[in-house]
Amino acid sequence: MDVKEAVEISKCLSNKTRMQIMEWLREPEKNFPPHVSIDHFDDGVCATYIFEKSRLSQSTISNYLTSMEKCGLLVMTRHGKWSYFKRNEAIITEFAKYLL
Amino acid sequence: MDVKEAVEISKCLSNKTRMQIMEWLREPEKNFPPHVSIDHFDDGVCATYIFEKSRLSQSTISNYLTSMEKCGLLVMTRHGKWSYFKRNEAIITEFAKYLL
DNA sequence: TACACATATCGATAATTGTCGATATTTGCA
DNA sequence: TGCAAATATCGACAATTATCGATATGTGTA
Repeated sequence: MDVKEAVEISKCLSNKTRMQIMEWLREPEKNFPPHVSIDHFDDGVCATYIFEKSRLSQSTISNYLTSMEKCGLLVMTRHGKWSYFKRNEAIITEFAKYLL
Repeated sequence: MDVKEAVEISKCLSNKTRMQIMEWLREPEKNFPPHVSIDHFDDGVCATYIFEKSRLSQSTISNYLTSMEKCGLLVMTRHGKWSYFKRNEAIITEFAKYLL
């Protein structure tokens, strides 16, 4: 990981809601209801649930999730009309090591 | 560590120069000359050296260092008219764990 | 005490980010 | 095929951050 990458990740984390999303996604079962169409959390959580929990607007959360995926913090998987997001543990570990 | 604290730390890290300062201070002997008045790096590096290496203005670096100390990333020690800054490894570790 | 050097603070302005509502796009289903 | 739900994008404006030069404050020394 280089400085630029680490700075982009830090930018994503430098906002309360985005930081909380990272926390929420650490334990999806505890923070979100089971999804209508899928009975597991293997691909994370549906964007709508994150949007509802956040209490911010849909467009804001869509932007957040996109930027978090762009910097590598999240992985997105599409299932039909739903987008699922989960933590990218590999890059989180890499980032943590980079700081030490 | 709580969300608020982690977000403040992230804000400090979300800037290239500040991120580099964290790197530079990981190995002071490799990145800075020995200081005129002290022959060790036990308390870190003199603010002037950081300012010179950064190529930003003195006021900007002074602000950076102050905010980095305020959020806990750096520890400042005064020796006469000089301020020395070093990494606060404890909080960095705590932050890294918080993310995982 | 007065000067010189190190650092901090102030005030300004440019640049970036936060956040929204409106609208566009994608996709499944009646 | 056409509507409805999920998500993405756009354009706008407010809020925050970046960064500077000027100046103030603190501190050691001639």
